[in-house]
Amino acid sequence: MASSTKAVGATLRDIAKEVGISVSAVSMALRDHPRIGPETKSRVMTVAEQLGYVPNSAGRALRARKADAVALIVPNTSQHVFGHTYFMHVLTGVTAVANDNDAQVMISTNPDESHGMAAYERVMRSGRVDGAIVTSAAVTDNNVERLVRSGLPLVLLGNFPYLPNSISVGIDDRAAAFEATSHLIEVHQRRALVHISGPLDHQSAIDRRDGFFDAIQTHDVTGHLLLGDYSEESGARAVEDVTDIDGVFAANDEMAFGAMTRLRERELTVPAEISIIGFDDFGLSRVTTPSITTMHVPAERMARLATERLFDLVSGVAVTQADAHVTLPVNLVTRGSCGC
Amino acid sequence: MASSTKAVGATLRDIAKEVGISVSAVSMALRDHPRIGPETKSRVMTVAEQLGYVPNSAGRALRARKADAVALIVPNTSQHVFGHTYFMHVLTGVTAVANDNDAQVMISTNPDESHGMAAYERVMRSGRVDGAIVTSAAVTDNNVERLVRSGLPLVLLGNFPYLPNSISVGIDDRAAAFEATSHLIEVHQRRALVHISGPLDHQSAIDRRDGFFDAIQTHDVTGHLLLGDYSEESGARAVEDVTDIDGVFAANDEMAFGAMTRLRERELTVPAEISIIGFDDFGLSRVTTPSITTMHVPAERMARLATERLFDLVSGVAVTQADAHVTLPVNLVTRGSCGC
DNA sequence: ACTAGATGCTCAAACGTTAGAGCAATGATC
DNA sequence: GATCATTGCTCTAACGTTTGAGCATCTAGT
Repeated sequence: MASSTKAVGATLRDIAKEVGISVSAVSMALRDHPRIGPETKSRVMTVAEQLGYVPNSAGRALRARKADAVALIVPNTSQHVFGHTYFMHVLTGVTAVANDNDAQVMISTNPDESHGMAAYERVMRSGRVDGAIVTSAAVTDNNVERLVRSGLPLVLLGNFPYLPNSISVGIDDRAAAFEATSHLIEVHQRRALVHISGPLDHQSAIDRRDGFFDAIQTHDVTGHLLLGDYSEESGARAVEDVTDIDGVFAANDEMAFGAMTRLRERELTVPAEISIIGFDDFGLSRVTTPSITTMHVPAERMARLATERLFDLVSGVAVTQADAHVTLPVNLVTRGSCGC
Repeated sequence: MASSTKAVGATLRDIAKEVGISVSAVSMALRDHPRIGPETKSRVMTVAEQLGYVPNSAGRALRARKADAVALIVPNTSQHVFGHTYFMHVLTGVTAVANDNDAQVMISTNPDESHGMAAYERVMRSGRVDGAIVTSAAVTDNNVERLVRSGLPLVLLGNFPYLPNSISVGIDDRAAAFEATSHLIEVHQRRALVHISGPLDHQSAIDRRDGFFDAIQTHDVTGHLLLGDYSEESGARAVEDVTDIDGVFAANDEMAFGAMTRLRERELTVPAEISIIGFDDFGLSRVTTPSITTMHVPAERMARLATERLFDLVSGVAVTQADAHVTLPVNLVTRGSCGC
């Protein structure tokens, strides 16, 4: 005998029967409608409590055309691209704000590569959620554009300059990269730099690379590009054969760590001979030896803001062009790997 | 002008009107019912495609009494207790299996301390999800017991010996701790050990402590208990004033790292003078210097298994007493911190 | 030609909730 | 004592989907 404890509990009708009034009266009583007598209200409350009544959200959603839930969409591509930790910070922020708004959070990862964003659009159109947060996807991913155009409440996490009509929350990657690189040059007198980039079909990787070269040009030092993919392994590989450098700026901490490890295997000392700076500060950079100087990205705060904006959107608050794109400040966290 | 693109799309009725048949016929056509003509079916498909029809899940859930979604419940207490990384592994496993079952995943964190498990029970009873995975909660948290007793489909992640009627997926923490401790004694000849425990209102912390003392007794060496709370800081604090030891077994990697860092600040060398072993292997232990020998916990696989069992439960597959509690094997990953 | 069965659809009802219209009482006002 | 507002509830319909029963129409078998 496997089953069927009628797990789903009491309904309004059960309460109505018990109290001896109509279903609508019960509904109104529970919502504290002024036209229901105090006597009745308290009886309804009592019985509801006894029966362990919990409103059925399908019924409610159907009637109200509102799900009281938001989706956190994670393009599968970025699941590889971003480390686990980034996502945790995002999740923490999203759930916190969702809780404040009495809403649930759905995690929407891609079932398989071929479906692309279609799966997400289905989730959104199904009425299961009222809106969604999309974490940075590849610039080549035109599904994001489709989602934006669909007009469903949507907030993007990251920068999408090619989607001006979207709502987004991000940081100024280019300026941040400029600052990090300048730190190597100005504070540590480094003159022969390399940048280990992320995958260049991601906006963050593009911007960080551009910021690096901005700094190279501004300070008139030498700088070269090494291609990475945000993975530790790619950071290590990038510096495999590199010679005559005294500074590395990696587009994230994983690659900085990979590079640092490999350089030390090659008997090059960090930070004595080579200064290294990473990006993100999602956890890794603090625990390595030496610890990694990095550009701190306030991921949780970005997520909170994005989610707050999403709830604004859902409740119909107008968003002006001016505040469609929010940029949060970042700050350089100096640690051992640069020589500070 | 803020709003109202009638974001929620076409319904069965729209298709019915367009094709010129009844709503039920459309529904049947879309579900490929044999009693609907091929001609009609293809017309329905075409129009559905054109209109971008997506079934409304509230309507469906209401009718089918099934949400096609599962919840991942994270007691807020354990959000502090477990590092971010553990949760990521779990989430990866859960979403993968949920995707395979065409189900969505809801993240349910606790809105505030006072509500306790009531919030989760609400989520489950609301019909929003068909079942839930609960990650290890404190043994003192009787809300878990309530949830188990409620009879709703539920799989616990971790060990709950005091809830024999539950379904759970875990590891043998005690045996694993015994093995880790024995490694310090047998392989590295350590004779004066300490155990930095997790918070002892968590079953995993209790079992790991017990396994430690099992090994101490079996091998007849000295062993002392230092209380921690699974945080890096607590690991550091634990070994602040400790003297005359040559081995540390920490109940997780964060504490092992904290302890290692503090011991080295105290000019004690790891692993030359003191061997350290941690627990979990969720990421941290691999990247420190020295890297930390640890007991690898297959969190993602546990999560997958738990979720698969949950879907069994939801679909009414009977679970016998014999396979109610699954225990997965763990393995010691030897790294630098023990001297290997 | 008449019945039996297959085929292709329509109809009604149900899932649980809620908002608005409606309808009896009661109490107040002139 | 008729009028009117207030109070406290009931009734109806609707959200979108699905399913079993029902009802024509056509085909095949006698």
